[in-house]
Amino acid sequence: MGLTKTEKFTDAQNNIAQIAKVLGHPARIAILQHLIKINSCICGDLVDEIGLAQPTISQHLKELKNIGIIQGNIEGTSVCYCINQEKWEYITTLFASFLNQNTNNTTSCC
Amino acid sequence: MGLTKTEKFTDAQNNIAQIAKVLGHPARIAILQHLIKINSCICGDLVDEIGLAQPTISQHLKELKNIGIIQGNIEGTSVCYCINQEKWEYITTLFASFLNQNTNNTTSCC
DNA sequence: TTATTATATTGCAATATTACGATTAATAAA
DNA sequence: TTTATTAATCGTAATATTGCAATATAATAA
Repeated sequence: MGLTKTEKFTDAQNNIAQIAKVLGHPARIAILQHLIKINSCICGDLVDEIGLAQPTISQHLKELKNIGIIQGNIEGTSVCYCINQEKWEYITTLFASFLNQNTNNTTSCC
Repeated sequence: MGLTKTEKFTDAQNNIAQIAKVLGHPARIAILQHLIKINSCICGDLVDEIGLAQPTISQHLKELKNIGIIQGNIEGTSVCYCINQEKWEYITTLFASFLNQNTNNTTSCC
């Protein structure tokens, strides 16, 4: 089918899965890391940096914008992208609380 | 194309993306949360718990096993699944270090 | 106005994912 | 041995994702 049955799961489960899915492509990880590395807005050079075609980068940026982890502001003919710090922190907390559910669990398999 | 160009990215980027991709489905999040919640091995009732067909659950379990976050041991006619604690901790660290690259970044967009 | 530049959108081909019915394999129980 | 029981695998349909060429859009420069 190819269609995820989201109605079977909680909002929290769908939410974390949706964000993880967007993080589930190396180009999008590379874009985020580049934005962090330069520690400022970037206007334009992502295509050269990542090495995929312009429409492909544009599509990845769109998905990152969809979950709000980056934001883009029009600056003349170009668009400046940067990390949305507030959303980044939210996602950090979301993943940390998911992954730390398991801290006091010492069970190994039967 | 549908084919990710992994050769354009670093091993670290591909690694985190691969794990995030597996976490990018609510059924797999639900499976992991159920395994954590019961805090022991589970032999069989995942199909009832999650509410998807048995072959579908089996396929999701396979993907979780692929990245090593869970392990399965044959126990008679059934299979007991549990969290692989060591791998879980590795993934927790991996995500934390990725997400914390951004801590001292106070930039907002232009 | 007419380029030029930068990015988004459209359309499409190739491949991947999701889901499930049918079947298979392996063990346990009768 | 025959009959459950449990889970994996196979096959397939529906849908999603990835990537890019071509085109469109929007702002600036000449």
